[in-house]
This record gives sequence, C-alpha cells and structure tokens, in this order.
Amino acid sequence: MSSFDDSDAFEGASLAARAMAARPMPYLDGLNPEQRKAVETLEGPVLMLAGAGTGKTKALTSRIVHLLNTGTARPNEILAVTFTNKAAREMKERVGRMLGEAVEGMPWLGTFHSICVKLLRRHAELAGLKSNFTILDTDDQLRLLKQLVSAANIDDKRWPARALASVIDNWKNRAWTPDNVPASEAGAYDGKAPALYKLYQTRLKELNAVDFGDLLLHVVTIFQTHDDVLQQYQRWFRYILVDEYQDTNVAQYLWLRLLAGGHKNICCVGDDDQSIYGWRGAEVGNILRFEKDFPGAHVVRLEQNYRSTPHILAAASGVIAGNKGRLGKELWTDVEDGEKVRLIGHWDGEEEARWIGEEVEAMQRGTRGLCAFGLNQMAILVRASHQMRAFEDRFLTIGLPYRVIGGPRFYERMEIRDAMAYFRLVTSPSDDLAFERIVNTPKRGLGDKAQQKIQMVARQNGVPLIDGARILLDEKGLTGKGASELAKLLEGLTRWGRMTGDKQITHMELAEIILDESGYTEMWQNDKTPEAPGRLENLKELIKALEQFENLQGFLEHVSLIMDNDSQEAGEKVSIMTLHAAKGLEFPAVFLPGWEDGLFPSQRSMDESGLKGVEEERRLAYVGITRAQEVCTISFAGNRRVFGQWQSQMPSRFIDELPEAHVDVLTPPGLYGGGYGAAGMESTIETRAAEANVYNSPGWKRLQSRAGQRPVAQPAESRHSVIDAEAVSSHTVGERVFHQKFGYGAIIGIEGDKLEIAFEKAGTKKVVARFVSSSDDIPF
DNA sequence: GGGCGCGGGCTTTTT
DNA sequence: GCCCGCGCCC
Repeated sequence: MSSFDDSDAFEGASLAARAMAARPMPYLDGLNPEQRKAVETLEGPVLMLAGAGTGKTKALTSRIVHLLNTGTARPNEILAVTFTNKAAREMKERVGRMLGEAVEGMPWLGTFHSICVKLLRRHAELAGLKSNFTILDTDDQLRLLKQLVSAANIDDKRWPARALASVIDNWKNRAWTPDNVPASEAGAYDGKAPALYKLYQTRLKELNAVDFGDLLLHVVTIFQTHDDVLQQYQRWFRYILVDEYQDTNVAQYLWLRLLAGGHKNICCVGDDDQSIYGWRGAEVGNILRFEKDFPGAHVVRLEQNYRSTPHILAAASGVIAGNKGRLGKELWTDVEDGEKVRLIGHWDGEEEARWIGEEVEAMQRGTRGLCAFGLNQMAILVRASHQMRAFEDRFLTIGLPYRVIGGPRFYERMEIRDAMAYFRLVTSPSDDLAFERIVNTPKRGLGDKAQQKIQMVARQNGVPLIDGARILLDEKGLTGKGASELAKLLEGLTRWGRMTGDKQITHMELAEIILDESGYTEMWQNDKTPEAPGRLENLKELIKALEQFENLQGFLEHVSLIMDNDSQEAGEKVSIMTLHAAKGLEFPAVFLPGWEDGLFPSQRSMDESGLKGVEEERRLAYVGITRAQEVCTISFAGNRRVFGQWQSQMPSRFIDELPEAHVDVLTPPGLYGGGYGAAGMESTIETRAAEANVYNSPGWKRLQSRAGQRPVAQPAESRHSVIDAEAVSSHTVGERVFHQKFGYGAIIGIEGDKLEIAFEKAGTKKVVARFVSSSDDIPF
C-alpha cells in the first residue's frame, strides 16, 4: 500500500483553510433562498437540481467556499469532480477569486479522468501497471484493436475495429471487466468481442498503457477489491461535490458511491433535462434515483432563471414537457417580456446560411429594431458538425468573422501526435505504438514489408519493436536506404534519450532537437500544401506548452488529459459550435438552424435508441433554446444536401412542440410568388438535382424505407403546430404541382401542411406545402 | 516503397 | 462531398 505522506497533492493546503476559519461570509448575501440552502446544507447527501441559467456554478463554488470558510473542511479534503477541464478550471478560478489571495489551490478539484489518473498512478501496481503508464487516445486505441482484429483473422470489412472499440468502450463505461461481461451482452461483434476485449486488456498491460475507459475502470476495480485503499480515500475525501451529475455513467456512479459510502457527504448538481451524453454511456437514471441511493437526501431545486426572457423560457419548457420521467422543474424569471422565439423556414440549407449571415449583420448594425449585438454575443448552434460547413462557406464569402468552437483539438492534430510519439519514444523506448507511428514519418523507405520484418523479429525475441529493429539491422535483415535510415533513427533515439539526463539542455531545447534531427520539421517545411505552415505553427506552440512542465516525461504524463482547444483568439467573431459544445454557455442571440426530422432529431439517435433517443434529442433542443438570453431564432430548410445529394426535408417534430403563443413565425424571403425564379436560381438547383443520380443512391433508398416505417408521433389534433396554423394548405388532391428539385407531380394526399406527391420522375414523396407551387404559377 | 486514382461508406455528439 | 483504404503502376 502506498503512503500518502509523500504526496505533494495532500500537503500545504491546510494552512489556508485554518487561516480562513470563521471569516465573514459575504458570499451568502448574493444567493437566493434555494441557492443558500444548497450552500449551507453541508452534511449528508444533497441533490441540487439546477435548471439552465439558475446560478448552478455560483451555488457550487459558494458551497466549496463555505466548506472552507467555516473550517468544516480543508482544501485537500474536498473532492470536486467535473466533466471538462474547462469547468474545472472555471471552478478553481471562481473559488480562488471568492477566497482572495490565500488559497493554495484544491488538489482534488478536477475531471473524473484527471483525478483517476492521479489515483491510478499511486496504485498502478494493483492494476498490473507501472506508475508511468501511458494513456492512449482513440487513435492509438484503434490501431491496437486493428492489429488484434486482423491477427484473429476477422474480416474487418464486416467487423470494423471501430465497432469493436465502441463495444469495449460501452462495457468499460458500465464498469465491466472482461470477466464480468454478462452472457446476454457477449453476442456483440459476432460473439468474438469478449475474447478480443480480454486480449486487448492483456496487450494494454504489456504496453503499460491504459485507454480513457480504463482510468475509471481500473480505479473502481481497485476500490472494489482493496478495501484498505478504499477506506483511506473515504477518510481523505470528507466532502464530495459532483458537477453535471446527469452525465455520469455507471463506472463514474460506482466510483462516487464507493467513495461516498462512509460519510455520505456528497452533493450532486445536475439537471435531468440537460442530460445529453447518453450515447457515451451517461445514465440519466443516476440522477433520477439519487434519493433512493442516498436515503434522506436533501433535494434543492434551483428554478429561478437569471438568463433568458420569459418567451424563451416558455418555449424551452414547452418542448421539454414532451419528455416522460422527468424530475420536474419549471423555470421562471422576474424579467419582463422580451422577444418571442423566432421561427423561419428556408428553401434549402444554403439559403438558410445566407439568411442567417444577413441576420447576423443586421443585428450587428442594430438595424433590426433591437439594440445592436456584437459578434461575440451571437452564436450558431448546430446538431452535427457537418452542418457548420455551410455557415463557414457563406461567412467566408461575405467576410463575416467567425470562430468554430470544438473542432479538432490541439492534441489530436496529426503533427502534434507525431511529435508526441517521438517524445514518448525518447522517454520510454518500449512504447511500440509510438514506434509504429513515427518509424516511417517522415518517409524513410520503411514501408509495410520492412515494418513486418521488425514486428516479426521483435515477437520472436520477445522484445519491444525498437529492439527488434536493432536486432534486424545487426542480422543484416534489411538493406539499402531503409537500413541506413533505420540505423540513423535508432542512433538518434539513443542519443536523444541520453540527452534527457543532460542538465545543460532544457527539455524545450531537447524537443526542438528531436524534431529537427529526426527530419520531422523538415518534412513539413518541404510540404507545399496549404496546411503545412499551420502545422509548423502548431509545433512551435507545442514546444511553448512544454515550458510549464519540468521535463518531457512530466509533460507526457499530463498532456493526454488536457485535450482542450481553448485558444480563444481575441476579436469580435460570431461563434459556430455544436449543441453539445454549447452546454454551459450563454449568448444574447442564438441561432438554431437545421431543425428537420432526421437531422434534429437525428435519425441515427432514433434508430439506435428509439424513444429514449428522441427524448435525448429533445433535451438537446432544450439545451439549445436555453442558451439564448434575448433572441432565439430557430430555422429549418426544405431541402438539404445529405452525403452530397439533395434531399427533401421535413420540419422537426420539435417545431410542432413549440408553444405557439411564444413563437413569432417570420416570412422567409422569396418563398411565395416565385421569388426564386426571379432570382434566376432555379436552373442551378435543377441542374444539380438532375446531375446527381439521387434516386439510386443508397442514402436515398435508406431514407425512403425509413420514412415508411416511422410512426406518427402524436395524433394531429393534440398538437398546435405553428406551421399548421400558418399554412393551412390551399392545395387539393389531384392538383398538379411543381417542385424545384423533383419537377412536376400530382398531389395524392394532404396531411396538414405536408403533401404527398407522386412526382413524374422522382417517385412519391412527402413535401412541405410551401415548397411546391401550383403548376400554372411557374414563372417560366 | 510510394503516389495516384477509384470506390465505398459515411456524419451525431467527446473525456 | 469527403475521407479512407485498396489496388495498380512507376
């Protein structure tokens, strides 16, 4: 058992707490009664149900401050867990600010993953690891799995490694070790998944590596099998706080329950209505049954919203009311009036992007009758990242500054991962995955053949690849350019390895030497693609990031978890991000484009999870609307490119759920009276549709067959559809109509504003009435 | 061994 | 429409 006394993490923090005991508590004055209750109920289990914009973070940080300020706990006795590094950082900053200068940081405030890394490094041997284990990212993980899959003679066409990765990930999220996978679940991946999972775990141990899921899983396993260890931590962490509790998965839930098992001083903060991570294993059930898990729990509801206008809140409430099994909260505000939620339909996705671009500019100038918003105050929140493209394209053409939040993270970029592989190999030569990654990057003439030879020799001798390569060279198993290049690489690695101990050279200098001498920097300097300069720039940034660490080793140990991408460049820019990335943020003006069935709610979510999936999508809609402070604009398009093919789209079912009284339906530009014809656009659209052989594409067929299966959500009379109200169709069955993409057809059915049309060329389709015109209205 | 061109599959969402 | 993997050819 390791001793805690040698740990920096547990030291030094207590002075501050003692010095602060019994100070005045001004922070309590700014809280409303519910917040105050959540802050002051320090003992026993507390569930803080905090709706969107109700001052959750304020309450949470005040609670930490209160624990410290009253002398109830010392900073190192508080375990405070978040999901993102950003949230952890923010909380740290706020606590620091509230306490003033005296804080010595909180060693156990961090993400689930970062805290688990700390714990696992202390007890690595209990999981069969060394304490300097590496953390694989998804890329490494996938490469490893691919090797296992092909070694097992499995056709990776039918059973892609990706699928296996997600199966294993799910199992880990449920805290199932290879031996604990229930028989009922073992059928995945052609029944081979359990064996491959076991193999994978063995291989990880050999590599002294863990993946993301392991961080939780190993620690939970250690807690479950080593009571002495668990008890020590139960004593250490006297007060536990959990942010975003609705997002915890089973493994995290077990972890928390184990740690809180003794004293039960656990305060979980969350909002069941904002649970949007079911797809990565989050269990809304965790928050729904908190009171059962912790009998006698104090439940506090934060319902006063300080963010949005009443119309926006009402719209959000109206949508979320469609979900069953909620804990039930109703947001309210004492703000007076404000703008209704605006709704608008467009011809296609490009028109939608064009309109939003104009709208952003209008808002910026303040010409929309409202006060002007800066670009930083506006955001476009999309369901799926591929939607971003249309906006980026449009904004580039009109020169509207924008920023995309949550693109590929810094540490996931190719050049960063390559560079890190070099560093990994220098600090731990037996890192086979790192070796594989860079052995032929830059090109050294060491292709598949050569690499296979290295693999074989290494396996025969039971040594890491780097030693296998050495043996291969000694045995003259390689000739020509490849041999000399490999010798050069090995020689370099040895040399750089020796330099890690050299006090004359800083680790930043060493990193630069490695990248230069290996030819890696040169590779990008010679690269003529437009990305190359950016990549070199990133490498420079990487070196700069090293500064904060003592040495390369220390850097590598920490970096795998700091996957942040928060290089928020300054300047006025409109933000584009996914709804998931928007959680926890707020903007005066929010655009929510792409509200179309299949896109939002996402078809995949519905196919995979049925009603549960739709409910999660609905929560996503709720998250989206509640990001808006003053103006919320929802939009949809009648046609959209899907997989590069034009598709007819139906407005989202969530649009029907918006309460009419709080919605303002805007008239789209040029939808009636042949405005498009006048603008001379129909030819391009028609040509595109004609060129693309739409109706034979698999995507189209898939969508067609799904459209038939999809159950009607609710009886028509029970809904008050905004669209229906506005556009009671003036069409009749049998009428001949024209559609810009599908051509001429006859109406064979009318259902509210939706027409079923037998097109002459395109077959039978459902189309929203406003997207067709009577055939005699055609302006040409 | 590497570069290029073709075809298939695919897009949620991320620590 | 884009990315990845494969197979062909240099």
